[in-house]
Amino acid sequence: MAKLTKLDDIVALCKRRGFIYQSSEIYGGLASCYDYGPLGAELKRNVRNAWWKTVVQMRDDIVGLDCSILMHPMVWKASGHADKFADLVTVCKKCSTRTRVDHLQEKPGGQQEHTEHVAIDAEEAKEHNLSKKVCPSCGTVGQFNKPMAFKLMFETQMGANVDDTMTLWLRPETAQGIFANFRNVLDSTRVKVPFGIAQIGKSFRNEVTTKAFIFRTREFEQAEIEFFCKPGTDEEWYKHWKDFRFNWYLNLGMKKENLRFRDHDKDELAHYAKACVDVEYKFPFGSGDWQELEGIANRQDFDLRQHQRGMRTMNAWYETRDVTKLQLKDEAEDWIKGPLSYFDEESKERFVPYVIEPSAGIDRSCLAFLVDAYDEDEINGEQRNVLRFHPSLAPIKTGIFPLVKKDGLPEIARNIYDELKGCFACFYDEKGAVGRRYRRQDEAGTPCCITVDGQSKEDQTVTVRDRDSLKQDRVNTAQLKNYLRDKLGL
RNA sequence: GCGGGUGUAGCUCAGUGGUAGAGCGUCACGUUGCCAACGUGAAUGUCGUCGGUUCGAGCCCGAUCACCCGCUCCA
Repeated sequence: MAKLTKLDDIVALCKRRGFIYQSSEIYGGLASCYDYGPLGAELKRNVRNAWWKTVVQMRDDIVGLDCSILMHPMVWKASGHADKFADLVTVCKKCSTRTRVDHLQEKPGGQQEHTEHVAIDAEEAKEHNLSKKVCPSCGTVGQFNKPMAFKLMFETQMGANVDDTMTLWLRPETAQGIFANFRNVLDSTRVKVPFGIAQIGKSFRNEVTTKAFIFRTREFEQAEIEFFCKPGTDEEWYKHWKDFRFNWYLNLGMKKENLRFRDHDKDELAHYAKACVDVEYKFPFGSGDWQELEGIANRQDFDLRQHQRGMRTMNAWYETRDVTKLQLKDEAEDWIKGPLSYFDEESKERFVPYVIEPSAGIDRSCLAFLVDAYDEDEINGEQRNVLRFHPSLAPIKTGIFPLVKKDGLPEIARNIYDELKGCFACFYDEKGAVGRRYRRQDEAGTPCCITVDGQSKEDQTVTVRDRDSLKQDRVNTAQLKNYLRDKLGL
């Protein structure tokens, strides 16, 4: 089976076939940034489309959304990112290794200090006793500089004049755009709880460490759903989404033995999460192999209630226009009737919905699909590289070839190509031996290839060769479109 | 960020101070009637980048950038 055992093999394959290149390569590259080449762009779009089709188009309880990346700073104040989305790090005086404070331990596997995503200003000011902590790199005890906050959001400026420029952040997650539009969607679409809002888009996090190819990058693409439901039904929906999302990967051909769930421990959960599970894929690289593709969390009513607090804080915002200088107002006593609450006509109850959040990484999924599809086999003693993509993910759906470049075969093949390219991503090729053309398409993951031969001139049939079985069917050209639709399930 | 490793043609890599190489791939022409065939020919290099040593640097030295492995982390 697949012999991609090292990340290097995957990187080489991606580059060789035009799936993924390093960003700005002609200038020596830019750390943690990657570009999708011709085949990669198709694959990525197919992954996006497959997700959208499954969670939006095929469901009647989810609607789509496409928010701007730049949002009002108060969004990040209310969500907690502005104050808490940072890691407290310290530097060892001996070996200058940088370590997160909450990862430092005292001698015998001792207690850890939990400082992840805490109020950074307060934490930074606070006295941290690191005198007994051990540097994980050199083993020196208690020799650390004062902890510093490492902020994970990218800053940028908006506005033409220095006077009225405003500091904004590039969104670190797409989810907040959904919460911020919860009211809009309710008021404009006739949706009723339970329902969800789905979005695909870029997010940005200035990670301390990147590495591992496109697995962790500072710019990445998320596919997120916020599914709003009535408190008390949340556990049921959590389970629903867990299964639903796991099956999505399986239905797109991912091998079951390479997928698993990993439940978060209680102490691993964010304070607002009631439960969280990761869908993990067994990548052939890195430590521990299993790496997260998607997280599914029960966030309860935390986010909507936070934004209700944010909306109450706007007077303070107008005074300073600086979220670092203001405090979020306390919750109203009747927060349950607040602007982001929902009135259920059936039960005549008003409540702030609970939220189940399935949050997937598009880039990670692309990589997993790519790795999972890769295979090497043997045909008549010759080795073959093949990507066994599910037809809906395959960058090219069919290759169209004249068997030889003469006797009018190219003209017939061209006509077929022109006929089909409006329906499927096709690739026309008339150069060299047909066997070579088949193999090239195998390596791109094309599920089938159409070949025009001498018989085609007599009876208007062509052969359709299957990528995996190598078997050929003879199909009348008039039936070709339907045949392919059927075969590819498109 | 730390430790270790790597960087030469599109890819895989050889090249240990004296003219920049191979295999595969790509392209052209011929041949070829179903699975990487064959023949002939061709194109392709800031030797990651910048600086230093030297008569001379892909090779030695320094810095820097990027990637990989480990520590770590997460969508």
